[in-house]
Amino acid sequence: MLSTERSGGGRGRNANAVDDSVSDTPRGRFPKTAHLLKHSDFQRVYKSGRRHFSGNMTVFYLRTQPEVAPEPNEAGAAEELCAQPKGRVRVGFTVSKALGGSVERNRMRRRMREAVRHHLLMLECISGSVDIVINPKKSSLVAEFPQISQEIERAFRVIRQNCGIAGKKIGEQEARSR
RNA sequence: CGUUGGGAUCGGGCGGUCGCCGCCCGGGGAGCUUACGCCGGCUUAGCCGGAGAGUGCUUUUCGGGGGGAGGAAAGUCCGAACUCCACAGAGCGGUGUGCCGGAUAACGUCCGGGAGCGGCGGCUUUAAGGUCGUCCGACGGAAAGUGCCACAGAGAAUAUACCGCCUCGCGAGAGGUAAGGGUGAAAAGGUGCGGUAAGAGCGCACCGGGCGUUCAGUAAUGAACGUUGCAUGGCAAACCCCACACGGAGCAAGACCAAAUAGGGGCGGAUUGAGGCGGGAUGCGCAAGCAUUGCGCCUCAGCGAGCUGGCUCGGUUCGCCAAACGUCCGGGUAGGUCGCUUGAGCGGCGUGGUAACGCGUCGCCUAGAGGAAUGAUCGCCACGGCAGCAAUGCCGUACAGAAUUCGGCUUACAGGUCCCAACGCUUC
RNA sequence: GGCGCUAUCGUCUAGGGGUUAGGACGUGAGAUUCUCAAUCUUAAAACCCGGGUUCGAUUCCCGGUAGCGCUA
Repeated sequence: MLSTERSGGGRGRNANAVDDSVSDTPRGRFPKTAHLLKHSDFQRVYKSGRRHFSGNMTVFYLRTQPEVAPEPNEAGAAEELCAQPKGRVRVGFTVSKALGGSVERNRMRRRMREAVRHHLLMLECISGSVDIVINPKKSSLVAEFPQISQEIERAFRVIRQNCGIAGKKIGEQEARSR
């Protein structure tokens, strides 16, 4: 676990440390195209995804291979279509009405989104695309922001580990077949 | 200055770092298309072909500018705008509103006025009551009708007589009463004096009511005068009556584009053209008529017996049906675009009106998302509480998040500011 | 987002202005039985909250709260 952390995220953490010394909050982008938007995507993640439990949230994630299923009929544009979803990570939030009024729900979702934005660079190296759904719990409203950020970081590390192991296994199998 | 009540208004501020969603400007990339322009060819008013975004559309990225939750955005309780559906008119039914006048696009909202069946406080009075101030309210109708008024109580609705009182009578009892007691939420005008066997509007005075006239007022209503001794309660947020209003659904309304899959329809497949006659459909037109489309019959000309299957089998002729396939059209799902923010808009000034509000003029543009942006974090200041002599430290800063848009109502709310009224204290 | 409905013992329900709020299942106690079950007797246990109308409200009216349903 420590070795994977050092090998995989060492550069990113160094960059974060540099950013911390210069400015307060780390850089990171979380535009609309990285959001999970459609109801069917949410249902697919809930139905066939894996789960990771944490103190203030539950994280569902599902690895998808979009270059296998629909795209290969267009041979000319296959390059860009493969290049585009290669590192595509989409994250969605589900905050149900049972967690409070709209002000509290908005605050939970915004803090979660901010924490996801800070750590989204960790998942850049994953081949293929991952859909993630985060369900906050009611305790995340009063929790401190560094704790939430830490939990998100741990969840992302697990996701990266699982998906990375899968990729490694595929690579080993290919090497053995060769 | 303080307390209480009412009203209006604001709803923490500044900065650092990193972000999110629209809009505008500029640069780059990708995709689509070819109207103008370019190139080439030809049978040259033009046609055909090619490359390609310089002008186009979509998308993405970078840089800059500017904007980005509320007084209640909430509850969805009323009223409208807007959209679709339905619709000859009227009635019944249903729902809602309810003093009077006005404002308004409309309202159950607002403004002004009236009355009190209300609460509180002051004054007056023996009391009933009157009067003043303030607050308040879903304040039409109870001799149009129906219904209900439990228990208690003698009696609870065109009333009754338990204990009483008085008269007659030895008594049993009979009669007259409704002052007093008692029950109740409510007992049939109130107080006082007279009167009486005892009593009673039985008579009188005052108060309260009913009716009528006059005056004031747009009206609700009020005042004055006259008259009437005055049994006839409460509940209509019970049914109901009267007056007035209301078609239904709601932006997930609705409009447009439209993948994949399945399915529907037309034509070709399944021979061509011209003319005439007959009648049909659609569109335009008041009509006459015109245009388009396709059907039947006849005539003439042309092609020439056709590579699928079926109509019991085989041959010939004629005809019908169906399939593969091709092409066109329509409905429509996922998805996308519009509706979507310039509006009964906001502010200033003037003016009419007691006011709500109206009119005129000048200025301004003020969120527009769509699994849903408007933020996260840090520091300083402000305010409040606690600890502390102090410095300072810690904690807290409400209610709450646009979803088509307005006008209201209701509900929630830390704290700050201003105004008005009453009362109390101090000073002049 | 819009529209509509409901709220009664622990659960399912009846009642519809009047003072003991009824029933069934469940719970507790007792009886019966050697014991349990079944049966019988008995007890406790509720009108979502706040205002208003009324003499009186679980019921009628208004406003909140909670739950449920329909709608692309």
